[in-house]
Amino acid sequence: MVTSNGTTAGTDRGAVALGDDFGFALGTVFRSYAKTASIVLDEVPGGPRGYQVVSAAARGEVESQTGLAQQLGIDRTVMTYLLDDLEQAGLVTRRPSPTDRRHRHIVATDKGKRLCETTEQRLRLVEDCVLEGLSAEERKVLRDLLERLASRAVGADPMGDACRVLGDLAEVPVDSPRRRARTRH
Amino acid sequence: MVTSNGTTAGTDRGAVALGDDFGFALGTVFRSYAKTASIVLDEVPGGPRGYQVVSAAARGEVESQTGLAQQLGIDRTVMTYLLDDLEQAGLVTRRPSPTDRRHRHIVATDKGKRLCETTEQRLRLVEDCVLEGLSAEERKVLRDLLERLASRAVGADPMGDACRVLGDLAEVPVDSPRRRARTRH
DNA sequence: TATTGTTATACTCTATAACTATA
DNA sequence: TATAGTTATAGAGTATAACAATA
Repeated sequence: MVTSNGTTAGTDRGAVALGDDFGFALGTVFRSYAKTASIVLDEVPGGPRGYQVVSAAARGEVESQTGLAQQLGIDRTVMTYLLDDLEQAGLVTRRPSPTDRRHRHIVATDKGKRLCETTEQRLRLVEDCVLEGLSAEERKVLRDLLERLASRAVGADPMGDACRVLGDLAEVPVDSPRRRARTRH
Repeated sequence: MVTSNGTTAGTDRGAVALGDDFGFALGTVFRSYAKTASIVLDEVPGGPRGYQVVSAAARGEVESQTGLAQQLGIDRTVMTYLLDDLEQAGLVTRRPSPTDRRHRHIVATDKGKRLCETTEQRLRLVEDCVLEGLSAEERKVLRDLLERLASRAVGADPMGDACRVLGDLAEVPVDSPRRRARTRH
């Protein structure tokens, strides 16, 4: 990639030299992975989340739509659209729970299970591509650290964290600027 | 957080047990950080990207809007809206380049520089919160690994990676399902 | 003609709330 | 009354293309 000033991005004084910005590094790596993975996941109805739903269904652990939505961190109304597409594609089926007819069990079809297997393999290739600059040992360490953080994040109450941070934040107040609403459109 | 089946998420067989899904862990950590950071960044016009623009301007490295947009990975049309808001908030100013009047230099005002400093401090608290489960040494390792990957991602050509992966992907083809367009709305 | 920045349009995604059916 | 799922609406965000100014 050659930038407007003719230098190669990445060697160009650190590419805007975002210093030790942890958030920027995390976001960049995430977008890098997401963009490459989209090559694989665009084939799945609903994209990344569609795959996660089918994957969970293939493990046979889905007792209700809302429960799955919470665990995947998406809205229950979005889950409805997602399942409509996945069901129409023949990847999962909705079955009313025999004990509580308000709930729907989500089960993966054979086609859905096959899709999961191949997608899993293909995602491993994507992962290898994104982690290419790291040694085998470093990849293992990174995976381990991320998974530990992720499991904490799932279990944590986001609002609890928010409040805790807000407490510390009182020590570092902003001047005044409020977020401006977008006026144009 | 208590799930529908009464167990605590995170200890619940791994919360849908997404196995060794690197992408899911990465996405979860990223969303966790983004959500907590929004407490700080909602105060900045344009949110996270607005902050990144002001931050780059405060370092005095911005020769043109398009160049900055490319380095931050956003669209040049979005940059226009972003700068409109930031300029109206008095955080940056646009100055025509003396050598090429098509370009606009972006420079941070004193107010913009102050905002950057305080925001930087507050983001460090957010980072501490998200990385709470890790030791000091582990945090250092994680930061290092992510920054190495990020610098590669910035320098890499996304389409080049895409093609390389697609080559490997030919060995693991999908059955048939194509992405379905959303029919309802 | 190519490029920087701006503007206008349409499209996608998301959040919110109202509705039904079951409990 | 409370909950699971669905549907409808409006809003925010994004991508695309067309445009004016400059090189």
